[in-house]
Amino acid sequence: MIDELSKQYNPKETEDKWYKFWEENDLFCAKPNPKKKPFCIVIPPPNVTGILHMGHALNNTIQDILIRYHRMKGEEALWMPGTDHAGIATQNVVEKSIAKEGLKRQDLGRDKFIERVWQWRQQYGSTIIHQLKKIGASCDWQRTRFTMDDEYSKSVLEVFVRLYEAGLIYQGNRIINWCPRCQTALSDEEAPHHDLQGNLYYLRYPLKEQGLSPASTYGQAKGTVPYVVVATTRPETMLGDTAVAVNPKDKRYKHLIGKTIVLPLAHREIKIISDSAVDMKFGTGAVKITPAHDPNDYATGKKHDLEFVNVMYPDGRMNEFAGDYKDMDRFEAREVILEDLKEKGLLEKVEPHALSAGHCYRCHTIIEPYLSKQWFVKMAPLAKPAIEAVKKERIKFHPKRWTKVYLNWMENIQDWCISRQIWWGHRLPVYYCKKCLETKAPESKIKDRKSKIEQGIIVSRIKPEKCPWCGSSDIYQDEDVLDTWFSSWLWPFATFYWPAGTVSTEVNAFSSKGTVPKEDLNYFYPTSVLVTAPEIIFFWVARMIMSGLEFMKDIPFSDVYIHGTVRDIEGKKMSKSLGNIIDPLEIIKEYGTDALRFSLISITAQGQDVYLSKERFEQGRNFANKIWNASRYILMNLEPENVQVDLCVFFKKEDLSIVNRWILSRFYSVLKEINKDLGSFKFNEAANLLYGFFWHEFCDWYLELIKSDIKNKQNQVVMYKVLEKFLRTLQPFMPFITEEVWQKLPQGRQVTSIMVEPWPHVQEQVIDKKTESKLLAIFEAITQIRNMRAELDIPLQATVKVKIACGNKPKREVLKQLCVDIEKLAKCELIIEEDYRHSQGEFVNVLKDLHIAIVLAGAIDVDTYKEKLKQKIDKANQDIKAKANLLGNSNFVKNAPVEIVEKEKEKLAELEGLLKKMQGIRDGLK
RNA sequence: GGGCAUUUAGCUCAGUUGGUUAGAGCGCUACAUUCACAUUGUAGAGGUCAGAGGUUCAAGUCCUCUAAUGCCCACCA
Repeated sequence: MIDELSKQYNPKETEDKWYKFWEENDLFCAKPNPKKKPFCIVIPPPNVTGILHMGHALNNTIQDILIRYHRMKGEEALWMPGTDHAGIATQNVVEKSIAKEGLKRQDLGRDKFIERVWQWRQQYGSTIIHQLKKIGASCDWQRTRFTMDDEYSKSVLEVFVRLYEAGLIYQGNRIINWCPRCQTALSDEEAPHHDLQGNLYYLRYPLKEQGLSPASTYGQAKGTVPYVVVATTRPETMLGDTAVAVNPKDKRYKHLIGKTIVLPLAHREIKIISDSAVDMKFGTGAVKITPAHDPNDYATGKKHDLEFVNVMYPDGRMNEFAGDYKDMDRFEAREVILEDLKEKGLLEKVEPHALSAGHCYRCHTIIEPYLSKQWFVKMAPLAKPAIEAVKKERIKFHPKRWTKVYLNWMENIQDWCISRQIWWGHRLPVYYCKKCLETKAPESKIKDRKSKIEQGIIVSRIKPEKCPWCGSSDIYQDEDVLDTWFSSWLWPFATFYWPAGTVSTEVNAFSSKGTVPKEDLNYFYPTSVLVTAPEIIFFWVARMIMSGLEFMKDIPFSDVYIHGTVRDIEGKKMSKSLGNIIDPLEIIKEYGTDALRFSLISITAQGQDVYLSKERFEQGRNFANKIWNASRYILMNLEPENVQVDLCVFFKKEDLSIVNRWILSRFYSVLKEINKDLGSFKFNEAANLLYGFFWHEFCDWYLELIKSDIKNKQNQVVMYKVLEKFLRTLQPFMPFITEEVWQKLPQGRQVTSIMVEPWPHVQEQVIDKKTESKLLAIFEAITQIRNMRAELDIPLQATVKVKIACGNKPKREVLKQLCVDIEKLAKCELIIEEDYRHSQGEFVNVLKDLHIAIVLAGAIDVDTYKEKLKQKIDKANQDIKAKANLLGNSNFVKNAPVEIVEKEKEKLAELEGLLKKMQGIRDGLK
């Protein structure tokens, strides 16, 4: 059976097989177990429209490593999976798909359109889930949640109602970020600013009053019609101007305050007002005020009780208040308005001006600050405890620097616009009474939210039959839906069906087998670690902390691990539009899932961005192949009866050969480090330790050393034990190959899967640093001999006679013990002596306290040899000089710790010995 | 305007609290193919740790400044 193993590891044959096996045996399932410590991660729910990219691959590999590690450590490890309905993104996708049939969503109507979205979700919505399975994610899939599930939606509505009743949700007419393409409001986070190269246009606004002295600084010829020059980057908004503001301290304009301007093109009269917020140094010091199209101007407008003139339709075209420019797109209108102003001599000048503007995070259209009626969450009260939780380190960010980013944002938090003018999402649980709205006086609101009634507005978990105010049954629901993030921020507890204590199985066919959800929530909340990318700290992480503290009265997780962004080899973010995507599924096809996972992890330093090229994945593939072949070799030579031998019982420590003592000590030393690294989120360091240990120590040295005596019982036991434990330690990183090999081991007992085996325990008593350093010295000697052979051009096949002289008795004993191994590895015949006496025809090198001499059959080239020796002697002299200087420095001797001084003294002595030996060799040469 | 990160071998990056001779992968050079593995092995070359100053017995590591690159935040008309 063993000989059938192919020479190369073939991931295709193993991955699907084992994944299916794990799932069929419910190995990913977790349920409350009072005897075990819970460990829970909630997945950052990918968009239901999502397609797996490298960012997902990295994010989910990290989570899987954590989950698999903690599962093996004996904790009840739950990885809660699910997807996000991704309101705007999904709606856009479905709109595109119906556009192929020549349809707009309005043609279908709301209900039909929503039906189409559900159909789409049915058909394509699990793509990302299948892809997560391909990368080996060990999520408890039976629990898979979706933010639009009925039960989840109940949580969302519950939260809305509670916040409204607490006075933390309000409706307001404010300037918000409006995407004219998606035709919806966006939160500030959804409208990131990007730099633009635009212009600053200087417009002349004529004064109504004649005979005033002009603001002469601005190129105005005396005696002409006086005007004020304003500077703007968005001239099309001038049609909505309702004032011009100047700073009260500005001498240039003092006399004009209160005067009237005739707004060009719009032919309206507006006032010049004074406001200390105006920056005298910017532009002309006079600023046009457009309260309906700019957040600053809005504030000014409120303050001065100005008119609000909205000049645009929701789609970004100019509306009826734009007069002649009606129906023009906002950017087209800009050009035409500039032309018209120029014609009238009212465009003074144009200056290039760098600015930044918000862009829709879904379609990248430049957003329009737009006055409209929206729903908001008052954030400051929610932020307060969330700030405390992080300041008091109940929640820790890794790497730490993100704490500052989080706190900075939280301390300056703005109210959150949560209503969206789209169809796909949770519809606001807000109902209006037609009659009340028609009859109510503008200020007739009841302020006491506890009564849950406000005339005309009913916020309710279920649709009310009658208006509680007037009894009318003419009630309709708000058309808007909630921001997608208004459901995601509940993820750590809404996935456990908060606040419901039970779940109706008909609602969710995937509800977890035989567990009562309320227990789940109690058991798994707060969750343990949240793993995510920096770009959603504000969108999601911060908000989850707020909602957790508000509704669960507890933090949602104790650690937040922020990993880097995946970039291409040139440092650009990987994105479809740039065409620089490396598709993880392609990598899996070509190199295997374990290779993908291992390579990704090993090159991702904590919190640093990841620069990827396809070749990077060869490392992982090669490692998998190395593991495969080493395992194959061990399996070919292993006698099954040795597998069950217990190391501690059959071999006392002093019975173990030095080589076996060494490899066991090395394994546990490495394991100790790995535990430390995994505990502090240093996944790359753990991965690289495993790589280095297995390849260079276990394969290159250990297996080579025991090769000639591989049937020895002790060697058999040790080599098997180390392999078996190594596989377990590697399992979280490379779950497939470790399972495949582990299942082939002749374990002589009933086994299920490596993934539910215990994590190896560090055997402190086996760690033996002295043995480790002894072996290291032997390896150096072997390398030295090989090096000398190469210098002498001695073919690898030829056996040479080598003399090693060592004055140190214990070391000489080790050399004698390992004589046979050294002879084999260095291909030599070894003579071990106490003192070195030079004979003619010997090529000698000094390595610490060793003389290593190759006895040559023929003559050696004395001159070349001398030259080499001279170089080494010079180097030694230099080093000695440096050390002597250091030790001669009384400050060093006085101030440095004793150990360091002692060490330096030893080194000096060592160097001096080395020099003496080399000089001896030189002097022995003719 | 504010903040963060990065700068170490030809390339991509590690380097914990300051303390031997600064590491890895890839690439490069030479040699090796009846050997578990050429997706391999052996040996080797390659570094003024961005620059300047400072603290210290001692700096890649701490402090200050400078430069370059990238990212984030901000109500820059």
